[in-house]
Amino acid sequence: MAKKFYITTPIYYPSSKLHIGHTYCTVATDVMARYKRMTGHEVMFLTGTDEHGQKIEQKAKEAGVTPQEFVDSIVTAPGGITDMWKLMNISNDRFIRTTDDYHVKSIQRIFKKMYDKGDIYKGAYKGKYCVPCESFWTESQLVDGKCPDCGREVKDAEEEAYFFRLSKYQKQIEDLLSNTDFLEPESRVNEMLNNFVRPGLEDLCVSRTSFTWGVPVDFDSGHVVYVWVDALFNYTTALGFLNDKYDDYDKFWPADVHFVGKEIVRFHSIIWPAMLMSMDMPLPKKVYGHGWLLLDGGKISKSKENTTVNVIDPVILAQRYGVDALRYYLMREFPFGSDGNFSNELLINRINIDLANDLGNLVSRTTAMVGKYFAGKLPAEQAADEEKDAELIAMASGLKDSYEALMERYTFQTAVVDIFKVIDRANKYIDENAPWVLARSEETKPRLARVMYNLLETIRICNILLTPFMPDTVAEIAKQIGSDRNGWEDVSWGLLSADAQVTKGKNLFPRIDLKKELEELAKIEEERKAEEARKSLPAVEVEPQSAESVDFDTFCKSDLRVVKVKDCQNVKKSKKLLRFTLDDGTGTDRQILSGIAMYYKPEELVGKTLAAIVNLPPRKMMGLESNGMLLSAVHTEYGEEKLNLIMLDDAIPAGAKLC
RNA sequence: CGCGGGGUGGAGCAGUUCGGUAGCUCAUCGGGCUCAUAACCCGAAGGUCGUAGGUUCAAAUCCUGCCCCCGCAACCA
Repeated sequence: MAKKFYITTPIYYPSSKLHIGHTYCTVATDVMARYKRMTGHEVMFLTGTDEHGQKIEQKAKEAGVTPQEFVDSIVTAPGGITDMWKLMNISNDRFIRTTDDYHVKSIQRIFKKMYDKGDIYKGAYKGKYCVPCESFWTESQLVDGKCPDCGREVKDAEEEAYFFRLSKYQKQIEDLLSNTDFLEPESRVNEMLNNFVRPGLEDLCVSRTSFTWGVPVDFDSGHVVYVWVDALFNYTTALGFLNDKYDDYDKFWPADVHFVGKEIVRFHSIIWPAMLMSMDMPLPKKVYGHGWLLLDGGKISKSKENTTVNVIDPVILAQRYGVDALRYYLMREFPFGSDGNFSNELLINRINIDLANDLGNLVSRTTAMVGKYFAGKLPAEQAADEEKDAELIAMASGLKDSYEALMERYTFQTAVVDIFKVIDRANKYIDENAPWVLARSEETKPRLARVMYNLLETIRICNILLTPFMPDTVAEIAKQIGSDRNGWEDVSWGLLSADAQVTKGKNLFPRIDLKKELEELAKIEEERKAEEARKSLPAVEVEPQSAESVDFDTFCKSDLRVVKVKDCQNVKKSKKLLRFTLDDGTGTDRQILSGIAMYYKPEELVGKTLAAIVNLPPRKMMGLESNGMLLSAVHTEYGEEKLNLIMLDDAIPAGAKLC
C-alpha cells in the first residue's frame, strides 16, 4: 500500500488578480507534491479560493454584478486563477471554492456541531454604531470618536454574534506550539507565543450580521459564518468531511503539511488547531510558514497604488522566459522559510547563469559531441573508468540521499544548489578530459565513449532530481539524452543503456540579454499601467458636494489664517507625516503635523505661504503635538489620489485672516 | 521599553542549530580551451562577518549593551 501524503496551499481571496507572491506559495506546494509523487506516495494536493465576505460583496456591488458573478470572473473565467495554475503547471488534485455547494453544507453542519457542544455560543459583539450609516465600528476604527464614514456621532451598541470558545483551548495551544514541532520554521513559534498565546486567547467572533455574502447559519437567519470556520475547514470538506461529494477524509486526514504565508500563520497555528480540538478531529501534522517575496525590499501588495512599486505579473514572466525558469527562480533564489527579493534583474541573471550557462549548455555540448563523434549512439566498446572519473561519479551517486533529506525538510534552495554543484562538476569534467582531443584518434575512442557516457549519466541523474522543480524541461532533457529511466528508483549510477539514442535538441534556455530585456520589461509595464488606468478609471474625480448645509455662525467659528513655513521635516518612523514649524503672525511658532509626506518633500515647502485652520484642539500624533490643520485641495486622477496644498501669494503677511 | 526579521569583500546571498583555516553567484583583472547557448575551465585581487564589551586556548557562530535597515502594529487634523 502506497504511503499517503496530503498537502495544501491556503485558499486565496479572489478580491482581485493574484500576484507573484501567491504563485510562489503554490509553486512551492506543487514542488513538494511532485516530489512526494515521484518518491512513491499517493498524494492529495489541494488548493482553492476563499470567496465569501464583505469585501467581495462590496467589490461586486461596485462592479454592478452579483458576488457569485464577481468571483467567477476572477476564479474560473479565462485568464482567471484556475487558468493561471494551469499555466504554472500546478498539479493540484483538487480545487475547492468556498462557494461550492458541498462545502457550504459541510460548514453549516460543522458550525452546528460546535454550537451543540457549547464551544460556539451566542453573545454580543460590543462596538460603536452609527445609525445613519447602519454600520458597526470598533473603538480603534473610529476617527476622533466619530464614524469614519460620515463623521457623525456614534453610540454604544451591541450586535448579536456567535463566538467560538478559543480561550478554552489556551493551554492546549500553548502546549502544542511550545512543545512540538507543529509550527515551523521555529522563528514563527516565538512570534505566536509572545504576541497572541501568552497574553491570553480571547473568544473569537465567528458570525456576522453586517453582510450577507457568506454561509448562512442555518439555525439562525440573519447570521452568516465568518471567515474562520468557513475558510479553515476547507482542508477537510474538500476531502468529503460531512458531505457526500468526496470520500477521502478517512484516507487523507490529517494533512501532512499546510504551507501558508507568514501573514496567516496565526490563523493556522492557533485558531485552526483549536477548532479541530473542539471537533475532536486529529490535527494536521505540520504548519509551515514560508516567507514573502519582497520587491526592492518592500512588501508586495494587491492594493498598493504606490507608483514606483509594480505588481509583478507572473503570466508575463512565464510567457517570456518559460514556466520552468520562473519556477526554478522562485525555489532557488532564497530559503523557503525566509523573505527573499524579487526583481527582474535577479530573475534574468539566475536564468542566464544557472539554466543557460550551466545546465542548458552542459546538455547542449554533451549531446552535440555524442552526435558529432558517434552519430548519436555510443559504441558498446568503452574503456573502463579511470581514477579521474571517480569524483564526478561519486558526486552524482551521492546526491540522492542528501537531496531526499533536504526535500523532506522543505529546504528546496539547498536541494537545488546541490544538484547544480554536480552540474558544475560535469562542465569541469569536460575540460579535464578534453573530448575533442580524444576524438582525434581511433585509439582513444573507447575512452571518449566512456567520458561521454559518464556525462550523460550525470545529466540523467540530476535531471530526475530536478523533476519536481521543472517538469517540462526535465521531460525534454530526458528525450535529448535518450533516457527511459527517469523515475526515483532510477537514481542510481549506470542505468542508462549504452546504446541510448542521443539527439541534440533545441536550446533549453536561450541566454537573455539583460540590458535589452530590462528595457523591454519596463516598457511593457508602463504601457500596461497606462492602459489600465485609462480603461478603468476616470481622468479626474472629485468628491461630491455635501448636501448638508452649515449655518453661518458655525462656519465663522473656524479661524483660518495665512501661515509661512519656517521649517518642515519628516517625522521619524512615519511614512506619512510632515512636521511644520509655522509663522502664524503671533510671534510664537506654531507646530502642525500633516499627513502629506507622500506628496511633498519637506525642503521644497520651506518659505511657502499656506493656509491653515488654527483653532482646532491640539492633537498628538506619533508623540508630537499638532495645533491645527493645513488646507489642501484633493482630487483623484486615474484612480490615484492627488493632493495640493493651498499656496498663497507670498506678499500676504503671516497671520492674515481668511474670511 | 509594542512584536518580529535582518546588518558577512563592489552587488546579491550561504554559513550562526552542535564555536575551530570565512564560502557561493555576479562584477573586476590575468590565463586556458574551442565540444557548446560569446558559453566552459584555471588563477588573482578584494572582507577587523554593524558596533562596543564579555565568556573561551579559540567567536560570524554563545552572552550583554548600543546603532542602523525592513515588515507588522500605531499614526495619517
